[in-house]
Amino acid sequence: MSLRHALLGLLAERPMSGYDLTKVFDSSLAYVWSAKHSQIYPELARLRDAGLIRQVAAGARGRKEYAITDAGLTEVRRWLQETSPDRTVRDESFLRVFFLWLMEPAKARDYLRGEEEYHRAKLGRYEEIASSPASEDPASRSARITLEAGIRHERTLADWAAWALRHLGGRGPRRGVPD
Amino acid sequence: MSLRHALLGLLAERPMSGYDLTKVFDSSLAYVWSAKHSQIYPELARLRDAGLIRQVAAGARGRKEYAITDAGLTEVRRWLQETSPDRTVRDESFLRVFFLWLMEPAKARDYLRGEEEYHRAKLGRYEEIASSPASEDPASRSARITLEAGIRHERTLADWAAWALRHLGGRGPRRGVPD
DNA sequence: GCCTCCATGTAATTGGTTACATGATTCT
DNA sequence: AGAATCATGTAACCAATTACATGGAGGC
Repeated sequence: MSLRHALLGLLAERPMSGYDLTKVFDSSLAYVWSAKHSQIYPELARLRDAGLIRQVAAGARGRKEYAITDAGLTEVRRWLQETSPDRTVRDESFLRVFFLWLMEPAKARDYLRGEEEYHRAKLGRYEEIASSPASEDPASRSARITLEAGIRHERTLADWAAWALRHLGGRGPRRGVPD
Repeated sequence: MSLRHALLGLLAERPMSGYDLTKVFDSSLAYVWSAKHSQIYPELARLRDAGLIRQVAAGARGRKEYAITDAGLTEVRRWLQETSPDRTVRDESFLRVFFLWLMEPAKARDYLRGEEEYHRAKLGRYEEIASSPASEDPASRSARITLEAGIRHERTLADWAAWALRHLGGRGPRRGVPD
């Protein structure tokens, strides 16, 4: 149940509303975790009932701001330090690579070209974020380390897709071209 | 609903039982997709009812072997060629990196050391598989391309974890050490 | 007045995990 | 005889998506 801890971790940085949290999952955290507002609101209510967060402000249009409590901080730290990450993988883009041989050769090449383009574009966006001025608070430093993983990941996969295209060859495998 | 297409793709290679498929998800496909037998058996029944696979043999202990039908092959090809991969990411190990600042510094370093070790070990296992003799049929070639992504991915993340440790510093950030 | 964004929630359904349940075959 | 592995299935529960539902505030 990582959504719970994702919410606690985000609220450890600063108080936010469900709406704010939804935007975080849609933007900066999208590379790492995803959640919709319909999952976030009920989970916030449960965290509040469990005493791990509490409402600290009310705004226009029924806006409710939540802050983490001491119990919540203890709980997110316990999770971080005493449990191991769930490594379950479900990556549809790789599943498709596994089945590349089922595609018409031209479609397979299209797919890999699309993958390279996708990862190259994402790499560009991440590099842009990395090159823009950032604060030096601990949370921002952690975010920068996570972003670095993203940058290296996208670069690796873009390069891999280019390699796979060469490996597949234009019309049948080519030889004498270095990896 | 990618499990459905994962099963069709695997059965496109050769007829298998639910038990066989469960083992594939536990071994060679584990890097790419995961599923338990309790999800696989009902899904096979649905695919059979939909005419996308059919039972081609019965063995000891109620074993049932399924093969893909023409309709099934058409469906998996349609999925591969006419739909785009779902890019939703949910990676708990990166979520924890995002919250690294919440950990005691020593625990944070432990975590990154663990990550490096984990990815280095996985890299070793993948490289071993890659260096062992493989067949040259189309499905094996696709599997090799997928494995190459895995190798590069693990190497990248192991190197990243090492970088992150240096970036964090032993006791406070060190300077003058190149990235 | 209308559009966009802000803001919260619930309901129905699907996808996935854990636990329950059973039994045959093979190896030692 | 006992253990490990083969083999299939269902039920209860949890996690996540899609769709439904409502309405206020601010800009133009």
